[in-house]
Amino acid sequence: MKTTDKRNSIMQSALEVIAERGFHDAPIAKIAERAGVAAGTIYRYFENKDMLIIILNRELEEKINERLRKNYPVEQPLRERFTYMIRELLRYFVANPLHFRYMEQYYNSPYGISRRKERLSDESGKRDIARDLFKEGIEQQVLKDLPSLVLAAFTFGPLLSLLRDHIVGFIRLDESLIGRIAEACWDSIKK
Amino acid sequence: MKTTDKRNSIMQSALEVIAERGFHDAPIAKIAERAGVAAGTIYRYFENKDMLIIILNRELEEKINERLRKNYPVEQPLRERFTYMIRELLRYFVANPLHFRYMEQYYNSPYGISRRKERLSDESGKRDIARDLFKEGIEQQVLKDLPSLVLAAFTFGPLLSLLRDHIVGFIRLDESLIGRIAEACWDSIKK
DNA sequence: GATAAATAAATGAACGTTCATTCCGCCGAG
DNA sequence: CTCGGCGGAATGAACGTTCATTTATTTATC
Repeated sequence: MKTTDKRNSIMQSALEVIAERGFHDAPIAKIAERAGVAAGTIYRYFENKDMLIIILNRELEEKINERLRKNYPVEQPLRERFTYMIRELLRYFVANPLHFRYMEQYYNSPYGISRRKERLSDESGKRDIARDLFKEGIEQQVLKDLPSLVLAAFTFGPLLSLLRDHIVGFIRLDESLIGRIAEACWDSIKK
Repeated sequence: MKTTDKRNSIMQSALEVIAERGFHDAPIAKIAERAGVAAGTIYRYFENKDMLIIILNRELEEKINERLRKNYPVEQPLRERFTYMIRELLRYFVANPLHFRYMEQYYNSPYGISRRKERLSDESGKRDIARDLFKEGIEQQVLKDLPSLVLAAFTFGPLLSLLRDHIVGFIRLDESLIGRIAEACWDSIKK
């Protein structure tokens, strides 16, 4: 097994154990066991448990960003780009429920609090699809005249609740429902 | 100090410590210290830490329900009752940020997962304001024809995000903004 | 055979909970 | 009125467990 495989195997195991059992009840020993590795080995690949957790989150965020940018309909009107983003996001997490549960935990933990602040004051050149959409929409007067943070809350807030409900089995996010949800999101922020 | 005072003092301390520092980093020792009692004393009032946490949550939920029912405009049209509920909820948590942070943590922890399921299959006579509103709205065809769980996600999902943003200081939920948010919520679920 | 990688036992810190001891307010006897 | 002692309440040191991390040792690779 190549060392990069072993590293991946550790990350995959951490993803599974933490997503399934929560940050509590995800001891290094358990992560090592599922990865088929001894506890000490993890420390050859990650500085410590915190770093493993943080890096894993970064990687998941990266995957999602890639997915959103792929086939992003740059040419379409705002409304289509917006609903496309929502539909893709929902599809991604429906296909990768563990990713959702991991990130949900991450952002509801001390790790996530700082990550959130970081993200808000992100003045790096890194484009953020959602941020651009809101800005454009406000300028064009097609969106409600609310702070973009508020628009973001109306866009993503419901999605979190819905994905949770889907993953525990209370609702089924099929293509039809996903479509209607995207429309409802748009309704809540359009002027 | 009467024993009921001591009990309250322990609960208040738990609320503060957990809301401010998270479930992690809220050891019994710290809760006891802030309550001005010894660690062992807590176990005279609560079976164990879990029970303290669960009972505290119940009490907070109770407070909120009271507040929502008080002055609830039963006679008004659906739309007014709906926006009233949202405004009151936001006002309550703006006035009691610790309550929000506590409950947020609670519902994002193993405690809350079961609580959520409990609530969903709650066939006790206990009326749930929101549930009734959605049911009525769907019957009257004034709300979108979506499962009430989805309507609930569109109603409460954004509020959670917004309250978080308010509490960390990213936005300021004043009366004007609260009003506009309630309207936007309505827009997202009305037909 | 030397170097790097992996192992699993050892370490020490943190935590919830217990329990032997202390504290304190009350009451009845003198 | 005073004093002794009784019982419930409170205490906090000690215990047992869990866990991340380190380390000494073994195993694999070139």
